[in-house]
Amino acid sequence: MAGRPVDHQRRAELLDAVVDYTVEHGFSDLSWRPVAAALGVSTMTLVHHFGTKEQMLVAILGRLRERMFAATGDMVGERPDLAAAARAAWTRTSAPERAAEFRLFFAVYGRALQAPEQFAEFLERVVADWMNALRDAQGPETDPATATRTATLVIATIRGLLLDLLATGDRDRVQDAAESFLATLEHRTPPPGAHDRAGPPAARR
Amino acid sequence: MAGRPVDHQRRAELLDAVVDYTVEHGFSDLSWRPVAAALGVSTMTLVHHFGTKEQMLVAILGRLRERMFAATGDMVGERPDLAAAARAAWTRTSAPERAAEFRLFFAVYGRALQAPEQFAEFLERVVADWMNALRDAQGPETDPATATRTATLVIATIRGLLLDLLATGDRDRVQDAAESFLATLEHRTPPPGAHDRAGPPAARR
DNA sequence: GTATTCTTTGTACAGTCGTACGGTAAATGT
DNA sequence: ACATTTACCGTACGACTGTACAAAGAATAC
Repeated sequence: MAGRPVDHQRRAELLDAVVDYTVEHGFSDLSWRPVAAALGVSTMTLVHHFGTKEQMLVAILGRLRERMFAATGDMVGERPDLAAAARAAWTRTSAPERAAEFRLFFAVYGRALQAPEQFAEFLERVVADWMNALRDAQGPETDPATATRTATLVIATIRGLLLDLLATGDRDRVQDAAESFLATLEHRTPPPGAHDRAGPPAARR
Repeated sequence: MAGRPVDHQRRAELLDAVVDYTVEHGFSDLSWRPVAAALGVSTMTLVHHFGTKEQMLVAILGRLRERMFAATGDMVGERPDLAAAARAAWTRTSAPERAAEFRLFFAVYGRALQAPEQFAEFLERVVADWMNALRDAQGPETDPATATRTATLVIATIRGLLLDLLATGDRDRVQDAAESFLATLEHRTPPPGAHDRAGPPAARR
């Protein structure tokens, strides 16, 4: 009754190779034929496994997120406090060997901003994923509004510094600014008038 | 000897119209024919005025920078201190009516990161322009290293917050975080161990 | 063995792309 | 009037795009 079984592993292999290609060769003018040629397969093989080009783009973004979150995101959640989580995030994201991945990340980000309906899932998750991780890192005793505010700032600052680093390559200057920012998280004092109970956290747990 | 004179104004009109179109319709799949159709001119008219497509992209980026700097950059230089300059910059850049321009800005940014040689000028200026303005805003009495560090952080934070705002549209949350950041600039206290002479600046001049 | 389903590939087609070529109308200098 | 240069446009060509169609080889169930 059943013929040849579907080879899910083959698709996963191809997808990983396609993501590799996209990280290296860019995202804006991606097309079937050059990718297929680079992978040493026929164009139609890719079409068979991914359907349409838009479906392949969706698959690429999903796999890319998996990779990047595996390299950075999970590390953040295990940290005892926000300052350590932010430092871990910055260390991971600014590592030179991840530069190509983040160039692709920002290329997708920019394109998503101009085609929101096509990249709706990306736009929904691009902030929310990190937001959850960074709010969790602040523990339940932190005021929710403060936690959200701080998480928003950490995400924004890290991504802004990354944009600078990738554009200028001036690692010394950017790293210096990052250290300054991380220091403000580590020696946190509530601004005048704020009712923020979070002092420098003693290591919980 | 000389025939019909070159109509520079006509080119400027077309360029402005093309930039308008690009801001609205995006940058990734820009091509002669749809633009020409939207402007009500022939494809060859655009080719005649801009040469090749790459030259038109260069012209678009240049005009876009002029526009954005006219709307934000010059305001920053006239401010008496960094906090006021940063607040002015944030107010201008986060204004809803400029959202489309900044979506295009980040789309170009992302693409430039993946084609550095083609967008070399953009990458050189995208940080340096603001950096100069924000260092000037801190006055000559600020330690140069501190001024650079602070300017880097202001640029990064504003752009990171803009990325968040454009992706999520959550203006309340982002504005709250921005206020928190701007407050740290206004009530600046040197972090422990730093030799930073810059207190809250009394209005110079 | 046969039947069935998946994998891979080649070919082909309609569409869009940038732009080279050629020609006409308009504006200048002599 | 004339020559010259620009402004604008239509046509055309080769390259590339996504993908529909068809066919061959491989792996399963019976």
